[in-house]
Amino acid sequence: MYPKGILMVVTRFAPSPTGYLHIGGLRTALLSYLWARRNGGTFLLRIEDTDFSRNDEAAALAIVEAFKWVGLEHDGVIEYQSNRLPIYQEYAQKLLDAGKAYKCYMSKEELEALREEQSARKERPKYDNRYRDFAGTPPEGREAVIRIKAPLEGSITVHDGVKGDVVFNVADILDDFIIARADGTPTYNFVVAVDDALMGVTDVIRGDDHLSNTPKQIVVYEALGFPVPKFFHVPMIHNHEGKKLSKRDGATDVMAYKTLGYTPEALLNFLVRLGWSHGDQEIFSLQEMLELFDPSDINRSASVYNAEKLDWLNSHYIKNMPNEKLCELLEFYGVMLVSHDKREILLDALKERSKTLVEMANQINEILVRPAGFDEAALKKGYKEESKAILQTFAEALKNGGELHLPTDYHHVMEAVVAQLEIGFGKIGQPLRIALMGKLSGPGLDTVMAIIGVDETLARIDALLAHQ
RNA sequence: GGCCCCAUCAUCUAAUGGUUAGGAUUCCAGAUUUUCAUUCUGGCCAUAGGGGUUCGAAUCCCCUUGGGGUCACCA
Repeated sequence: MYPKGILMVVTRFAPSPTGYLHIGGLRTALLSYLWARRNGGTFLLRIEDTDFSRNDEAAALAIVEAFKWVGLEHDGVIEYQSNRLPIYQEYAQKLLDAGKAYKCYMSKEELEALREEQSARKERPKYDNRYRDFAGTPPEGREAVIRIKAPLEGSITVHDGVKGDVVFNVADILDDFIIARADGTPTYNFVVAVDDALMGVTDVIRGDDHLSNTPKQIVVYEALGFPVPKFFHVPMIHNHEGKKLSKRDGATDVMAYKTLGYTPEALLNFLVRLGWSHGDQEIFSLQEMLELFDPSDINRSASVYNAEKLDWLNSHYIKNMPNEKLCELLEFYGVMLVSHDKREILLDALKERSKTLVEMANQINEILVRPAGFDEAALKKGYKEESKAILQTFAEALKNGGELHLPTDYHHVMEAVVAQLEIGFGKIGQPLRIALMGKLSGPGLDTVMAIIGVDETLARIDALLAHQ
């Protein structure tokens, strides 16, 4: 952590508008958020939409919606690069005036031809600087692009908080790259550097797929006389094939996790533990992350997305969630329990056995809704000829059992019947379970009965007795 | 292909140059449970390979191999 009051930390999340927030994006956003908040700093959100052909208004809304769901909050207004064109033009002009950038009249076709030539000679495709010191008359009817004068020799070192110092040989990677297209719109590496500088970003935390862009951005910073921020290039999240996570790997849209029944706490906990750890600790509340996270502790290697661990975390958070909160969340999955008088018993019983909220909602419905049929295999295994009489005896005992409320009340009735008939618990348990649930698995029978009550229990027993 | 990054159980990860290489998830087994799940206990499983440096290397250096990223008038 930086000493308080000495250094203001400003981080940012700068996605391009793809229509939804990607899980990998959420991770870098989370890390940026944590680092800013931990230092009492600022976390900005900027939409990188300089490519107008792909401009998508809804995209920013989708990102904000996802932020809201997981509980991340950005500071200030959302900046859209498409609204900042005059700023980029101004800075491009400054470079032009200072002789640090120049207009290039080479056509796309010429560029293409040059590249092919170079490739044929097994050389690195690279602009040949033909207009770098051009003083003649520009060719007729050609729109110029603006190129920045990149260093011709030497090296550029990225001081990265995760990877260490990464040295790039200028001759290997750079040329006078384009900062403004023929139509006047600026390009990515230029606007990123300009915006980060203008917005006062001090710590850039982003995916390491950007590491190789960084020297170019440093060229821009230096040409403009801006201070270079700290960089933290965090490793990618891979799928099981070891490749960058993509749509066909399943849920990459953050909001899909909500639909699937994951809690924001589990998702954030899962993401923060990918590439970062604090001793043996697995469970981190947002508060703990805020107290412990430091980007310089991030691992250097990529990590694989591990769905089982997410499930485990999710079940952990469901188990430990207050019923009231659970009740609220369950509404999204179509389960309304606010006025249910056995709500506490129901939720206590089910939160121990659900990996996701969707699973939990389904299990709740399995209890609340009378089974539409009986599982054939279950009938064969657990519903014998003798079972009918046992169920009838149990039904009678229930009717004469007086006031029954708690699971223990029902349990006593079961015990009494078992003792009276001198049978094992299983003899009554299996058929009763089939009657109540339609199958052989589920929560404790006493609990189920306590939730649905005597009348419904009797009705379900009758339904089974009437079956076939 | 050029450049860059990376390399501890299947997976996420821990280990001031000195530990029987630890924890977690998954998986397997046992216990608990009328069932299933939970829970508890136990178990299987790793320093990619080869050279150095050092009394001593998972840790530092080099090479090999493997994987990933990136090379646009996309971001």
